[in-house]
Amino acid sequence: MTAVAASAAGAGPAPTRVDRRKARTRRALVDAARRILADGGSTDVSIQEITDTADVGFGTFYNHFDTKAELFEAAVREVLEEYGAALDEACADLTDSAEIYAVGLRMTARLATTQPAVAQVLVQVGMSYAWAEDGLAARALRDIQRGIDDGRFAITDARLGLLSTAGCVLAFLQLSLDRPGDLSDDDADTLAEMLLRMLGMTARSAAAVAHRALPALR
Amino acid sequence: MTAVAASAAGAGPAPTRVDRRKARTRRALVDAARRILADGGSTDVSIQEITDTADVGFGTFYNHFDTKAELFEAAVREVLEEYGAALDEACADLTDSAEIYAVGLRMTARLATTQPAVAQVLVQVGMSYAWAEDGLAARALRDIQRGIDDGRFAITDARLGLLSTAGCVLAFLQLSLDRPGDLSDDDADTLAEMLLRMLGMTARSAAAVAHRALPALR
DNA sequence: ATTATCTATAGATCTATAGATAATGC
DNA sequence: ATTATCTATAGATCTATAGATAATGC
Repeated sequence: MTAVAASAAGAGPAPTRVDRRKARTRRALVDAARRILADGGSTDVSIQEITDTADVGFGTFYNHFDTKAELFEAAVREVLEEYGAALDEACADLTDSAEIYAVGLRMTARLATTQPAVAQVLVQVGMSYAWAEDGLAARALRDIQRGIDDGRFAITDARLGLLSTAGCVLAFLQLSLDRPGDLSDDDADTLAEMLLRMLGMTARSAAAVAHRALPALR
Repeated sequence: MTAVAASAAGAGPAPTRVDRRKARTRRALVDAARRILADGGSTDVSIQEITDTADVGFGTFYNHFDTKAELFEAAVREVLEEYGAALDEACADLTDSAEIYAVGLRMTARLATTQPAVAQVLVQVGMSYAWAEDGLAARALRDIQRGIDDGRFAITDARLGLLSTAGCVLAFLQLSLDRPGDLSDDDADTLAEMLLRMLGMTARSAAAVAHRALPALR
């Protein structure tokens, strides 16, 4: 850990015990924020409640963050980056662009049951991160564009494909969280099939691609 | 107006001048809420700010509503009911179930430019109203179910069709509001075409239905 | 000696209500 | 006389900071 922190900071001095203590406190705060997000998803809690959850003194908050929004942004970024990396890993062996798109979609639609904490975060941030240059949206846009280039998808405007994909997944997740049991894994696959048709695949191809075996998600 | 209020209340006594004054004050509060929603969409303003906008005394608020949420709910309900009625009117002469669905979609996707205040409200409430028994969602569900019954749509689960429709429209509206000029009327029609394919229409039929002339919106 | 953490609190909201004022009913 | 509206304020937050305490460096 010492080496990691040092290399991350460039060629700075070796992290001291104080540095490590500070890092632990920051971690406690970010983890508290993640737990709060995972619970109700509400970002509308007092700083007092955050520091209580993190089990640190109230004033300590201001040693690490200026505002609540700053803390929650860091927590959201962590969660999404972790999930994005897991997804990339799961899709590493796939070559069919349509399948890569479909697998990402089907796994994300399953998050309400497989990783509710991640699902809560996605629903909480909604479309606001959909147009950032990094993150899940960039991944989806890349997959859609590749599908177009490969001739698997017939649409001409990848933006509309991304917009629709994001909207459908978020709607699916929100309903899954609000009404547990209403939507099944099969429904997630059916949604993927529908979206593949929307992107211009034939009904036959869409049905075939959307029901292949899913790789494991770390 | 006297007759309307009296009949709405059933067979109560005729509304007096006091009643009318009270109604005017309530109207000022609801209109202020609508204006606030239309502006930034933020529901996070103080009651003081609301009463200032309505130009009524602060305490007056509590004569009409117990909480801020109650006022905003009333305002949202009004806006959505007005738009739903206008949509029904515009579609009154249509008979093709696929076209009725497409027209509702295309008009709603255009709201960011035609009626930004309504668009703001839709984006603000998001999917939370999507499963209420009344409102726009019920309308869309009805249109989708009719399309299935008529053999125009090939999907079997209307719920998934509704969910996807709502998600795509909200995503389209949110991006339209966030980045004015990025999405055009043609993009709205293309989205409709994509969704018709998603619901199981052939590419040819979808393209035909999604680009017919739009009726006027009151 | 230095720096992070913790405790206590001042100052800035914001909500809800009590009491005064104004408008209408009779 | 009655009822809605308005003004003023008590009480409950919540944020940001100052000063005290604890941990680590040297």
